Amino acid sequence: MTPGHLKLFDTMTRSKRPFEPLEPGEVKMYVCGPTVYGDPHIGNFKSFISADLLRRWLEYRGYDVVMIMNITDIDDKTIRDSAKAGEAIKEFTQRYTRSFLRGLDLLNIRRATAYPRATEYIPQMITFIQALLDKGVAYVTGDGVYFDIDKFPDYGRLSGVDLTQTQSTERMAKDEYDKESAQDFALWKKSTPEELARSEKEQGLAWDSPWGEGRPGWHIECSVMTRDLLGDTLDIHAGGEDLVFPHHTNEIAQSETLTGKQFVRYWVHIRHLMINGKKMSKSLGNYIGFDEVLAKYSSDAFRYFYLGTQYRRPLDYTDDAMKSAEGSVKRLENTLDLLEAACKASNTNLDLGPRERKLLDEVERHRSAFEAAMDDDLDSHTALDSLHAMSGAINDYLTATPNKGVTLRAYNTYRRLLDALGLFEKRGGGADKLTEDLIKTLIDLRNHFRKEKNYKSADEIRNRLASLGVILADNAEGTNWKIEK
RNA sequence: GCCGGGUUGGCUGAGCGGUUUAGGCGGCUGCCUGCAGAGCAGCUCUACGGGGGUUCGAAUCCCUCGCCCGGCUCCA
Repeated sequence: MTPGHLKLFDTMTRSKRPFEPLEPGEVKMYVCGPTVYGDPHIGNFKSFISADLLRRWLEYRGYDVVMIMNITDIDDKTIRDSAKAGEAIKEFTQRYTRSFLRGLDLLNIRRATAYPRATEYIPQMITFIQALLDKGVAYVTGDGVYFDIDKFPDYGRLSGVDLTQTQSTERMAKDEYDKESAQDFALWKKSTPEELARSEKEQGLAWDSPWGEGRPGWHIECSVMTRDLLGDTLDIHAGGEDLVFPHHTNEIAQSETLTGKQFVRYWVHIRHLMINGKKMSKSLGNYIGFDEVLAKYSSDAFRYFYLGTQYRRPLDYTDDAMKSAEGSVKRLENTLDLLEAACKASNTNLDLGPRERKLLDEVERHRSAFEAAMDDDLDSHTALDSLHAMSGAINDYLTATPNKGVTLRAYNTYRRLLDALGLFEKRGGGADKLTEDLIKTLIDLRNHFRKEKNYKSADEIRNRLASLGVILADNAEGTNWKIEK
């Protein structure tokens, strides 16, 4: 593993840049996580899977990655919807946090190092905001504390939006907040009378501060939590494309004003998912939850679907696309089945002949192409091409009696690349010794029936095992089995 | 209105001036198999949103029009 070849597209410079962390060999990575006010949908998970892919690839490349993902559990929507549900905000957000974590596990998304929640960082936020006030870049009004963007000369550079040219939108015109400039953003919001009334009965809604009871603005949590957990400068900050402006733009203004240091070295933004050619939105009623998808397709197919397109390119969720992904991923998994079976089987091919050399050459060649693709701003689509090519070469090799040692080499490489993509982590198997022996006994019995041409009994054994999730497959060398998940 | 991304065969999705116009899925045929599954071999599928232009030659460059997606203050 030679770190240093990876190139990432950085939103700030709008270009692919060679990735180099501040500390050699270590990556400090922060990903904007969910606001827990409802069950996450498959669009949210595109960001999380892409971030997971980046993290896995950095680890493949030998970096030690610390990854933090925030959970926003206090904001307008959590307040509004918990009230609507007639539930205490804390219970409400905890419920949806669990739902989010469940989704991560179902989709083989590796857990981040930590998931800090906004409500656990209120004292640090207050300190942070006070420091900004002391620097004279923020001001207090009747309804909150605001950051004065005129005090940050570089404001808006990330998004490329020239704010002096921006047309005032209807939303901005209707802005009810008490700000000096429409574009200033809230650091702290004073509680409304309704919120105060509610907070007498439950916690997690309002906190004391030098500016009165209230709650944090949206952007401050990320600036505070990144600093606390990762330091002043992050190597990578990732999130959905919608966060470029205003969220990340405002984070930069806050953090860099406070620390005087570069906040983030590489900004990674992930393109949103579409559905049937349309944007996914609540108003169109076309939001889909991951449970709905997993009821029809495997989690590997779902992951493959996301991997089938580079993370900055548009991706459209359709039934056809999912079916196609299911077929493609099955093909890759079949190769894994064949490899595992070949590694278990006993055979007498001990040669390193032309077939073996050819296989090893091809495996190397495709591995190298895979790595080059992933190094090129995580081009998972091209990487999958190499994986399919490798799969074909392996299948071809396994049509004749393989050399077990050579097979093992191919397996190790193939498996490592699959791990980098997060595919087929939850494999069947995992049977205990007794179960394994019982299955083998039944296979022997069945093969005995087959030899006697008693196919009725042989098929009954196969069918009944299949109904238990144990799949048998005959080949020239014998019978392979696996347990389906 | 402004800024950015996209528009490719039955589906998915590369190509970014000219060798076979990828790969995968699907479909078909053959091999293998008692059958099934998987695999292998072969075939099918000749497309580039519309209209102009540049060029010996364009999906690929330029112009123009259309459509889709995102951002323009709280949506991953």
